[in-house]
Amino acid sequence: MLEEAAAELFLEQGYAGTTIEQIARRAGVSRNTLFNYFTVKSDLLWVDVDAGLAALPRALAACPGDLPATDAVRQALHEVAAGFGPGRVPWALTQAEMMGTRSALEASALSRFMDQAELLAQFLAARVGAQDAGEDLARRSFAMAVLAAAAAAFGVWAASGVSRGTLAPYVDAGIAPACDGYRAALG
Amino acid sequence: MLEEAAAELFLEQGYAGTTIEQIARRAGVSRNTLFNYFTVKSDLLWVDVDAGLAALPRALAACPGDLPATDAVRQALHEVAAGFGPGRVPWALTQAEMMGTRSALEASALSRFMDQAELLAQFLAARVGAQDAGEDLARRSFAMAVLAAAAAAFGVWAASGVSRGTLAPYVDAGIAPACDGYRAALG
DNA sequence: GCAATTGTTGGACGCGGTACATAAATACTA
DNA sequence: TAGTATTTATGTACCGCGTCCAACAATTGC
Repeated sequence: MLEEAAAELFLEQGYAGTTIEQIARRAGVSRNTLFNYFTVKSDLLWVDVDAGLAALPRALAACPGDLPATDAVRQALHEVAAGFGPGRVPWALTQAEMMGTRSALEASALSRFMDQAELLAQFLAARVGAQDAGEDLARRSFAMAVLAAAAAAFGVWAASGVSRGTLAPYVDAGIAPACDGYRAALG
Repeated sequence: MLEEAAAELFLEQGYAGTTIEQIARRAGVSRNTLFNYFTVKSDLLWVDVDAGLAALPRALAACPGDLPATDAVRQALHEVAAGFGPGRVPWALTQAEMMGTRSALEASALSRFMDQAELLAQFLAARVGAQDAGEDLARRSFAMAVLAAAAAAFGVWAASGVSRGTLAPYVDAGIAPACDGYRAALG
């Protein structure tokens, strides 16, 4: 209910023009109760995305061990992207201009990005054993690069309007060159 | 003076524990005057980095036109990285744990990242003429991937302690695989 | 039935950020 | 030099987010 109330109000009044108290009132609860479920206002924008992102650890763990690390990541991200069907497009991203959520999204996105990057880096560290400094740089660079490419693909997909199909092909096309490029460095 | 006062207070009390009024008082000005020079508190953390990042447009424009677009970006980022010598390490990043600036940095970093990504994407669009949707995805993916890799290298470099040398080799090693990987897609 | 735990609410507070009006300082002009 | 215009600094008030704490309701478990 809180999420629905927030989506409605953000569409009516914009993100900055909507106060937390208004959302709580429309949802029929108290302001403090809202803070019990969403510690910050911007969390309301991320429920859908966060739910989809939660699939990453399992997707990584399910990857066959004989695959090169970069291709395992590629496959895992493909699986995560498959969770975002054409009927499940986060409204906070597609309606970003309508709601004026861009700055709020930018302010809250990087912490999520870094969480996923940390997951990837640990996954890579477990697969690519070498622990010297150069390997660490390669792992972190690849982790962040491939996630950034996936995020870019996400953005292009979200901006494609109603004609967009599934997310997975976008993400795969966006990250494939990165996986290819870093394969040698992480071999 | 404002920057110095902020750096001192952040080290003494942490970022969250320091109010804007305290910074202004130590600098000998009013709270409103501080807001005249730094529109948000986190801008105080970014003066050094922003100054270094300002070199990117010029570095891109100065790249020889016969270079592949990916290598032009690589060269431009190398030049930007060269602006961060071992004597010019942004205190907000190296002392991040000491000051507790991590969440604040994460909240304010992405807008800067997207600004640079937009610069890169426009640069690529000018060099790689094709305007179909696939090309757009490739350009945006590469722009964000290479910047993310550079940011990762920046982080590894900043975390290397006093033994770190210059930033440029870190960045170059971090982004080289990305440039190689996307070269064909942006040929 | 009661106790303990959990969820909900109200009230108060601090701080960041904005808006606006005013005063000081500087620059330009005669 | 005097006076005017234009920044720049300051004071005041305000709003909203986020936190803390204490009181209250509801649920679970015995």
